[in-house]
Amino acid sequence: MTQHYSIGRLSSRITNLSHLYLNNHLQKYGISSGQLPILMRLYHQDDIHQETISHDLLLDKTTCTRAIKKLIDAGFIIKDHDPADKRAYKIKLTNKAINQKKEIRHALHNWRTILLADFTQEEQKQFLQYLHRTIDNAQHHLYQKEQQES
Amino acid sequence: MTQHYSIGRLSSRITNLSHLYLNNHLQKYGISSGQLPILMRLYHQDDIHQETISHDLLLDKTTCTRAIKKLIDAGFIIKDHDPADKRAYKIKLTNKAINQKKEIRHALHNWRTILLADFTQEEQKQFLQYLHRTIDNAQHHLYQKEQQES
DNA sequence: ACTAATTAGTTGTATGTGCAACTAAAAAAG
DNA sequence: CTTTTTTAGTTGCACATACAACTAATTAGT
Repeated sequence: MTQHYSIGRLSSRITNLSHLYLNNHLQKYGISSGQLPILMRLYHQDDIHQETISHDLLLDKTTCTRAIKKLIDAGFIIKDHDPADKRAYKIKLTNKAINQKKEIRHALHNWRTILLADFTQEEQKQFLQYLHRTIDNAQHHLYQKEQQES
Repeated sequence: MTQHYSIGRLSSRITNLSHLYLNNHLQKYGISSGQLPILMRLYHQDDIHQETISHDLLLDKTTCTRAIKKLIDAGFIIKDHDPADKRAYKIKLTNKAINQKKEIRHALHNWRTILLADFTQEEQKQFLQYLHRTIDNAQHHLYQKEQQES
């Protein structure tokens, strides 16, 4: 191994490994890693627009459209037209999703524990901060705008 | 923004932003971000097997097969059967690739500078180390083997 | 009020990626 | 030396993701 990895390579590796782990542990629920961020967002608060999800997760709206379709097929969410804005949909969790909230959050938490196994509390905090800073730097350069509230 | 991002989410965001930047800056060469790691590996040393590339970069061999095909189409590399092992191919850089080595490396270096813009030398070192540790933890858990030499 | 511009969401197309199953060649087992 | 197993690489399929172009609805401009 040549050891000279770029940040992008390393991130991409973490992303792939995370997908591997999560796909493994989520397949019993009929969902996979791509749907997880959306589901977590909805666990935080549901009855929101797709656009809100896509904005909050910094995901392209087409990515959201497709992930939401899968969550509907898997029986985790429903979407209804917003009567106040006929263009938009409101996304809501089903009972099935709510019942499995704890388990699914647990899978994610376990993964975090694995990734940060040998990190001290201080290191964890610092690492998260570095990741956020990197993203801010990247976004600032690419967009020179839309600094979202933390 | 809910602020409770997982490591996976953050990495995935960095990965995507990196792809955006690199695709932008590489398109004039006829390649894109997926081919870059392979090209960088070959810049380090070429005339190697595909299997070596895939091993070193921790990429699936099918991913390599396809990226290599694109690099061939773009005129950056050639592949010849290894006379010593008729199953395998040796991958070599073309003159075109060698001529653009400096510029392409420069694009990658610029991206790193953007990502780490406000990091001190010490923070950079630490961040890189954290990323490596995270990957090691993940791999150790998922494979419980193949610890590659650093 | 009516046209123009914006917004929410979808579909088509493309890239990066991995797994399963495959082919062909080499190495190991007997 | 056959037979079995391993290895290098490809092809088919699937998923996550983004951009361009589109439709339909809402908002802004005049």
